[in-house]
Order: sequence, then structure tokens, then C-alpha cells
Amino acid sequence: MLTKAERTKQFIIETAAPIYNQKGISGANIDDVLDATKLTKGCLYGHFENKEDLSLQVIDYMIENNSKKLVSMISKEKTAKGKIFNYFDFYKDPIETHIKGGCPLINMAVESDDNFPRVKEKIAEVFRQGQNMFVEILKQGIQNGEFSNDLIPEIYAFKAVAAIEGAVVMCRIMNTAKPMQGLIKSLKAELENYSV
Amino acid sequence: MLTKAERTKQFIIETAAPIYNQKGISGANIDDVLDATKLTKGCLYGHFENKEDLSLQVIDYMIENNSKKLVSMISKEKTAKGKIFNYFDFYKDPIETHIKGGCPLINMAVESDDNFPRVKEKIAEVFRQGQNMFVEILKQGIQNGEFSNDLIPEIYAFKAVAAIEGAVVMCRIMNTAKPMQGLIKSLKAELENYSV
DNA sequence: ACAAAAATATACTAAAAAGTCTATTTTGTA
DNA sequence: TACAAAATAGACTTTTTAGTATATTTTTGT
Repeated sequence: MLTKAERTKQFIIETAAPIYNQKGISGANIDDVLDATKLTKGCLYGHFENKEDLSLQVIDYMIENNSKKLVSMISKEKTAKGKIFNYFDFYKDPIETHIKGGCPLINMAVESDDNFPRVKEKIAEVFRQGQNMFVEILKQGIQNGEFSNDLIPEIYAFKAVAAIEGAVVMCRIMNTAKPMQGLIKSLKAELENYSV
Repeated sequence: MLTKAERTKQFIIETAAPIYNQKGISGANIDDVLDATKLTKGCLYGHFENKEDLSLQVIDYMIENNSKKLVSMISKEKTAKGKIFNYFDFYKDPIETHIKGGCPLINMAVESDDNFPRVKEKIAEVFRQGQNMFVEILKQGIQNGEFSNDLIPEIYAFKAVAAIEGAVVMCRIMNTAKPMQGLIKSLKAELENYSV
């Protein structure tokens, strides 16, 4: 069993995550986290050295959490096509996202890009790995005959991920999930086109 | 001729714009702007009521500026295909962008989404209008026989814009323009497919 | 060229945010 | 169950950032 301290620390991180995802790293402040957790400074600073420490751990948690959920979603299907379709469906509601505030990856990417080099490198790595995973699934699909050789995994994978990430942001700003639904249909249709 | 005050104000806005685009609305602070302009508080607060006033005017400038440049780029071509291709090429270098810090639209979209409702509405309107413009160009292309009827303007337009915007962020975070080049090629090829 | 008005600089105050210190409460184990 | 160690509360200090007041300089119209 987790010790009380470990549980409290975890609770702080999990409570802070949606705050960070919505307000950003610069926008989130300690008092927001204290308000949300109903804890006090003494307590919070007992678990984290300073704001940067908290931020980094919250960011790590958000990355881990996102990856876990995504991988779990993809793993539900056996076929390459099924996995890719599940990847898309993971993002089908851009308004009510798995963590409040949209996709943490693109949110953090935008903010860290020019400001937090360490975070930037982390997110870059997540995107690279995600890309690799996507490409591997497509390659397997080609090998096992699900898709034709005309499909260029790298190109399709990047286009799909970029479109989905961009669409999350655009749908959220316009307050509508409609365009995302059309996009997912279109991306699925494109993949069906390569199906043999 | 512009009065001295008008020139100074414009200078502040133009100098602040890349700071806001890089650090974000929450991340940018008055002292950053003062450092960059080599001006002082008295001067800045002579031109702007407060930080919010400055922020809003900088944001308006960034939106206007982006739209102008984009429209000018598109207007260079006469055909629908040419215009769309130029739209893509506008984003071909995601590292060295027209304003330092990437595409201001997606940057502001991500940040304003849960935090600045007025900015959010502005950006939403820009995306809606951009989408409309894109769709209109495609429709004209269909009418004048450039593209086949199989092309669904709304779907292609949204996919293209979302992919480009997502790609800007992803390329920047990974420090490479390569994937964007592949994406643009692919989006162009897709459009060529509909060419008659 | 000069005077009124406008613009700017500087030193200041105010507010917000981060971080610290110590007293008190809670936990977990002898 | 008692007690030492750990965790937490809350008031406090420090730092950072926004904003103001006034003196000085610069514009600009005559």
C-alpha cells in the first residue's frame, strides 16, 4: 500500500494536471493547485521542491497518462486497420477530452517550444515514438496484406497525426466536434482506399 | 504622416508581437516588452491602459498581419489550384516562420481556448473565415473545371488546414521541417488526384 | 524659434505570486 | 496505546510583476 505522503503527492499531481492542461505551464499557479486540492502551502512544498519541480512532475504524469490511455485504446484491436481506427476514435470528441483542456501533447508542444527546452525535448520524443508506433502498425498492415504497397506509412502517419492534433485545437476553438467527425471519416476512407 | 505617438505605439505593438507569439499571453510580461523596445513604463502606459489593453492590441495586430500575408500569398496565383498550393507553401518552413514562434493562430488558439474567451472568439472567427475562403476557392475550382465533382470542399479544406497547423507545431517541437515537406507534397498530390 | 501640448523617463507604490518557518495534527510502528 | 517521525496548516517573508505620479524631455503648430 502507498504511504499517506505518496498518496497525497499523487493526488496533488492528478489534481494539478487538468489545471496545467487548461492554463498552461506559465498560466497555472500554486494557488490554483492549492484551491483545487484544498491543501496548503506547507503541505505542497513538503512534496515538491518548488514550482518547477511540481510542473515537471505534472508534465511527466500527463505524458504517461496520455500514452497509457492511447496504447490501451489501440491494443483493443488486433488488425492494423482496427488499431489505426481506434487511434482516430481516441480523439473523436475534442470538446470533452480525456483530460480537461484538450490534447496535452499539442498544448505542451505549443507552449514549451520557445520556452521550456527540457519539456520541449520530452514532447518531441513522445511525438517521435508515437509516429514510430503508427508507422510500425501500418507496415505490419502492409506485410500481412491488409494494405497495398501504395501506402507510404511515414507520409500517411504524419498527415493523420498532424491533422488530428490540429483538428482538436480547431474544433475546441470553434466549439464544435463536427469537423473532427468529418476528418476522421475522411482519414478512414483514405486508409480503406489502400485496403486490398 | 503618422504622429510620433502613433509611430511609438505601432513600434511597441510590432516589437511585442513576437514576444507574445513565443511566450504566450500569460508568459509575456511588460518588462520583456520594455527590454525589447528599450522604452520605459511611463512611455508604455502612455499608450496602453494596462497589460490587457496591450495584449489585445498585440493580438489584433498578429491576426491582421497573418491574414494580410496569407491573402497576399494566395492572391499571387489566378487558378484555384495555384491559390491552394500557395496556401500550403506559406507554411513550408515551420522553423523560420513569418513571425517568430510559429503560427500565431494555433498558438493563440491553444492558449485562449480555456482562458481568454474574447481572444478565443476572435481566433474562432479567423478560422471560420479562413475555412470559408479555402472552401470557396475549391468550389470555384470545381465550377471552372479545375477539379472533379468528387472533391468535397469542406472535408478537404478542413483536413488540409488542420494538418498544416498540426504539422507546424509538430515540426517545431521536433526541430525539423522534413515532415512538413512530405505533408505538403501529399496534400498537393491528393488535390492533383481530383484534377481533371 | 518658441511655447503649449504631448511623449517619455524615473522612482515610486500596489498587487500577485512564490517560497519559508514553525506550530499542530496525523500516521504508523514498537 | 504511546510516541517518534512524518505530514499538514497557516501565518509570514521574499520576489516578481503590474501599475502610478511626477519631473523632464521632445514634438509640433504658429
